[in-house]
Amino acid sequence: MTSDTKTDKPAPASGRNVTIKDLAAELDLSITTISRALNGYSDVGERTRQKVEGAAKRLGYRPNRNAQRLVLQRTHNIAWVQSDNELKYLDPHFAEVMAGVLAQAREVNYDIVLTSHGKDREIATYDRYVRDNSVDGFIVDLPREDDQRIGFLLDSGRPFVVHGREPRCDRYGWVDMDNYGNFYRLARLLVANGHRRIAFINGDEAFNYALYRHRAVRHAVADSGLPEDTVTVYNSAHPMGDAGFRLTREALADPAITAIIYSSILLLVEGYEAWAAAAPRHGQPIALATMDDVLRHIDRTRYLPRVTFVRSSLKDAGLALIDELSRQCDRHAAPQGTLIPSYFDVVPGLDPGSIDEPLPPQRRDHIG
Amino acid sequence: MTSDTKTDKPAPASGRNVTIKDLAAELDLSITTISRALNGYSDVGERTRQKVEGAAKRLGYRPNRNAQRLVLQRTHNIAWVQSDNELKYLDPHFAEVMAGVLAQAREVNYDIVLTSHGKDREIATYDRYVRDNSVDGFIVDLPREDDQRIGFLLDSGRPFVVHGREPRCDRYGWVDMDNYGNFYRLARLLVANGHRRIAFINGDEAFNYALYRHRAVRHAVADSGLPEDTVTVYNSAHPMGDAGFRLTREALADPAITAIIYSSILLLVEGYEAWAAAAPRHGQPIALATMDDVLRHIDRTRYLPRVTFVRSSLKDAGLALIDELSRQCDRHAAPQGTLIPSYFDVVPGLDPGSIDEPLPPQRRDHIG
DNA sequence: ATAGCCAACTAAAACGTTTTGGCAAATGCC
DNA sequence: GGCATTTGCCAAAACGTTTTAGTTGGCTAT
Repeated sequence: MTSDTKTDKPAPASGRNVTIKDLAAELDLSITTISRALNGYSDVGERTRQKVEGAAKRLGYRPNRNAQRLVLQRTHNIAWVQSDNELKYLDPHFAEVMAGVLAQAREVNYDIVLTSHGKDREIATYDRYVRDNSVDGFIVDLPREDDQRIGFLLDSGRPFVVHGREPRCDRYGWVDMDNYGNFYRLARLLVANGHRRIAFINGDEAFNYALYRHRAVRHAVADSGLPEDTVTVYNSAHPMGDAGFRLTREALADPAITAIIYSSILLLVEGYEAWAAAAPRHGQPIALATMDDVLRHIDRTRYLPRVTFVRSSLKDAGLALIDELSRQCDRHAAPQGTLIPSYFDVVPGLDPGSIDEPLPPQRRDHIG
Repeated sequence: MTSDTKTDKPAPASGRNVTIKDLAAELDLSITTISRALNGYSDVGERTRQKVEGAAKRLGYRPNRNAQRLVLQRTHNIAWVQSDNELKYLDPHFAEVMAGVLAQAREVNYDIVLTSHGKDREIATYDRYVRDNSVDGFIVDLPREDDQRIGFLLDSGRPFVVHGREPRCDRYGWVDMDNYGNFYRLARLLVANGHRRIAFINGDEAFNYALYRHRAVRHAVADSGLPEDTVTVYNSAHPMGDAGFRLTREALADPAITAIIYSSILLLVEGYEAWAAAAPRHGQPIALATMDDVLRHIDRTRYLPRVTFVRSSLKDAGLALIDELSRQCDRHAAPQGTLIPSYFDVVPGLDPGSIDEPLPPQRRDHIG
């Protein structure tokens, strides 16, 4: 018995944390053995392993993460760099992705380092993380065409995952919904059901998700042999506020409009009242269709019988983002793209037609 | 000249990052000198310092943060642990605090580690961070009476800051608005202006901010010698959804009600329509008063002439949270409480009375 | 007996910094 | 010129792990 006093208190929170060296002293073993015992190596005796594990639990030992990070060259941290647009934090779409990211990060034992960068410091912020070894990988969201961040990260060779896509998407891991396919199908659906003047209330087309949705809708009318002005596109830079209401009113000011496609259920919710107040066209009420990101505070069933939905969970996208990063970092797998599935709920009055069929061949491998 | 080839490319992003040892080799100096040169010690020659800084910039040197963390016992990380209530992420109040926290963290060179914990793993989550040395301090928000987290962190001896207060608040750093004072004043204001039936649409009283607001309103009526039922309290667990509208309707169902106090401008916004449709009582329109947290997506001016506001910025609270942590961690200052200032905008029709004066003596040092 | 093998352990190096306690040369002072 | 001080640099230890390359001692097979 080398230990003079026995205390069974679970680590009395004194100044210093207990280290592997303390365990070694306590048990009269080398630190090598302690380390190997705790890391499940086969060359430590069963009795010894038990003792080590017992002591570790009893003294409340936790490996010093910074020492581990230094020697293993792995931090188990993931950086999520935000532009300093503070409106973004109150966008429910962002919150939903965050819920997924945080939940899954916890599951696979990663910590999320959330950062905002100042004006013109975007690449500098990534560069710092790459060079000071403080994270294993990156989450990039809301990509644009020819996105600087992606170019930089590709060059850096570090693991990263993009929520969305752009032209280089075969060279990195991504998670995305089928923006193009979903909106192509929605537009064709309306056209196939006789709508000849359609309003599309889209998001901010500076971002690819909205850009690709726009293209999809245009292509759908073109492929149906209809003129370009079959669809009028409106943009809302931010889904909060009154954009949904305002743009719906604006769209309805065109007396020929018979259908509206919304890029987000938030826009639909805001526009719904303006819609309810609107006069039917050609004796029919105006048809509504929207993307539904499965935001947990919106009760979709309220709109179910009146609105055609295409649904794809943003929280699932958040989960998948972390899974992809974990694949790259933990399992050293090659980057891989993941498409989050989408489901259509076509309103009873409409003929669903070819909604669940593949896109026409010429539109098959379009990004978005 | 020991270096064989000269390359001026800014760190070609090869596999390995450049270390202090590389600089030492490049300049034929010891790593001690490199370190001291970069850290501004006075015992390195001016010419040498220039050369070191030049080489560091040229080769794109960034100190390995994990090595620094190990030796300095400081991580420059702050943990912000979230309960796994995912509704929280889309609460604009949370987003606003987050904007402040992230902005100021960037300013004082800290990274925010955002975590969510699983069921019943709350203290375990804090415990892990305390014991594995991965953060310097903690942000705790939405405290309750006798909050477990605060007890644990007090015992741990680690720096932390609480957004809000509870009874032990003289023993830790906190940032808070004057919940009690603000709502005491609002209630007295209404009472002083003749209102005898008041509805108070409060937040979730499981949390202290709402609990203290409730107490303040009760005390205000009691101090005015009015009966308890002068005020009826309604609670909304979450400010999103339709609680504001629903509870306003419920409150207005009482024909004697002449004033409504809202705990958040979000509730007011939702209730505003119900209010606008309501019949005046005693010939007067129903008086409205609300807390305004300066949420960046709400246009307060729209309600300005009709509603009495007490305004206090949640983003400023976020900034102050980080400042307090920085004081404790960087400057080793004793924990300190910070009260974010509040401002009243009393509606023209109301006599402001004693709104800007101190609370009555018996209410002076009430927490909250 | 001895070579070979296996089980169970360990010393030392490594990860990339900071810091302590020097040391040699140059300078100042009388 | 001789001593003290200052200037400018450095070797080595430390932070707490993991991993490499062993070393023991006991057992087996011959």
